[in-house]
Amino acid sequence: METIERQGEAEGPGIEKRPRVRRNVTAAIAQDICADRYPSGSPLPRENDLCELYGVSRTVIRESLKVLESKGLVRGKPRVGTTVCDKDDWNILDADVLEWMGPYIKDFDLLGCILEARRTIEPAAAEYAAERASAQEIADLDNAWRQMRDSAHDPEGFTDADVMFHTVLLTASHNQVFRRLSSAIHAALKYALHASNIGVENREDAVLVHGQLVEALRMRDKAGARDCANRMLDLAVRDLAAAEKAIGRTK
Amino acid sequence: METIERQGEAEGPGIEKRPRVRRNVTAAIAQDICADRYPSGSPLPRENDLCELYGVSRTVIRESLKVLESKGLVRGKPRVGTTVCDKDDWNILDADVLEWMGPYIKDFDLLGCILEARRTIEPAAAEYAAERASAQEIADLDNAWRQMRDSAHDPEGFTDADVMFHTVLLTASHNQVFRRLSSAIHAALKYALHASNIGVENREDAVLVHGQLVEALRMRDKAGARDCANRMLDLAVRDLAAAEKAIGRTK
DNA sequence: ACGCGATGAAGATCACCAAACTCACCACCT
DNA sequence: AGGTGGTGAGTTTGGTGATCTTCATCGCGT
Repeated sequence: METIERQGEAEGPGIEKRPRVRRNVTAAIAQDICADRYPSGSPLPRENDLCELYGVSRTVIRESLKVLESKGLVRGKPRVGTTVCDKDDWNILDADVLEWMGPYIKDFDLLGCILEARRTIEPAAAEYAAERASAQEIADLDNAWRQMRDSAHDPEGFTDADVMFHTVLLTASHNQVFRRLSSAIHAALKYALHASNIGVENREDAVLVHGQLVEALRMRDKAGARDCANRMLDLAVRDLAAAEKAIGRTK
Repeated sequence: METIERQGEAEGPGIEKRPRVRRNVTAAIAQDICADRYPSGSPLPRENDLCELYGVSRTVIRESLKVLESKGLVRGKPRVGTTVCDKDDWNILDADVLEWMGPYIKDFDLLGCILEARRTIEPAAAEYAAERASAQEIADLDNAWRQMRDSAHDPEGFTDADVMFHTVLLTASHNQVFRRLSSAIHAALKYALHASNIGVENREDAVLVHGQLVEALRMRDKAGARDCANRMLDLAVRDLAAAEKAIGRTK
């Protein structure tokens, strides 16, 4: 139950460090909610109890609750308490929320939804990027692609580069709505692909298509860019299926 | 400058009401930021000064700043102060942020971006809805449509019904990512169409197409639903163009 | 059965303490 | 003598705890 790890927690004498506690507390409560320790729809403990549970003062608890409330995770009603909202109301496009969901992301069909959304959005974004990407953005894309290519045997680096690639792509679409979705894609890639270590050959396919997309953007080839994005997503579908099968096996 | 209106502000004697102050303060600061009173990239006043400016205690200011920070509007660094983030970092898919931007929404190309996003997303959402909408959702859609039809001469009610229609449509797509975008569409419709009172004949066109979409969903006709959504968006493009021309004229 | 007060929990304020970043000043080295 | 670097005071946010207010809820009394 004691989820928060305060580094200077030592009751004893010594240095009594007390650093940046609020961020941690907010994340701790959020993660406890995501882990269903506080089930959706039921009330959180009283603020005073939360103080003891997480070992911080009420002010910190309240600031944390305000943040969580602002992201739709909980709803505080005056004088009756704070209740966990239904998952449908969570602001799942918020980067922090996705971060907090972390490993639990697969417990709520999010990965499928995000992939579905990508299937509609990324081809369009690629098309827009083909006509609007700046030289700098294309260069960034190219760098990300090179990093993907060069870290074919480094899963960590590969995922990072992949995330970077898609983030830059959405940015290059010069559409603020699309750009904002990069956090969702970030989370999806991080916790889907990374969870199921996809094979090297899959990565080689991905590198190929990503490279073709960069080339299409350079040529300002809208149709080509859309096509590459679609093929990229075909691979992503395959990877997600593999990941789910892997998870099913381990479970 | 004094943007916040506290109903019980009276310095004098009397009742000294002090109700639900934080929500208002958060909104007030946010709106001041949106109005460029605190320009992007520059520091906010010190917390103690903000207390005086908005007439509340420091605790309230701090909770407000935490919320704003959690939505990417500002970034507070220890010992140096709170600075307004670049607009690119704002979480513009957050319902509160859109609400706070309110009328200023047009000052940052958001309306065009949102429409662009709708053009790619809503047809897909309609298609998914055609295969996944529940009977209840189709009924809700039908209700919203009836309300649109019956309030052809009531701009307020028409917009509300229109917003409701699109919200339910996205919900019926049963894709959580799409569903979350309804707040953006909500804001766009509210502040674009409402700002420029579109003519009755435009509304009649819209009612027609919306009705056809409901019918297509009832028939589980994916292609038809997609087609209707596209035609709906053609109308939306026309309306936004009209709105922008109207704004250009008044400006 | 109805209302009225006791209770308790959140909303808000205040007064502090702690920590860390800034800046200026001063000493020391070249 | 001038520049560099360390140190210390001051400022500003982070965090705590006590206190007051407001009001939803429950139980008691009429």
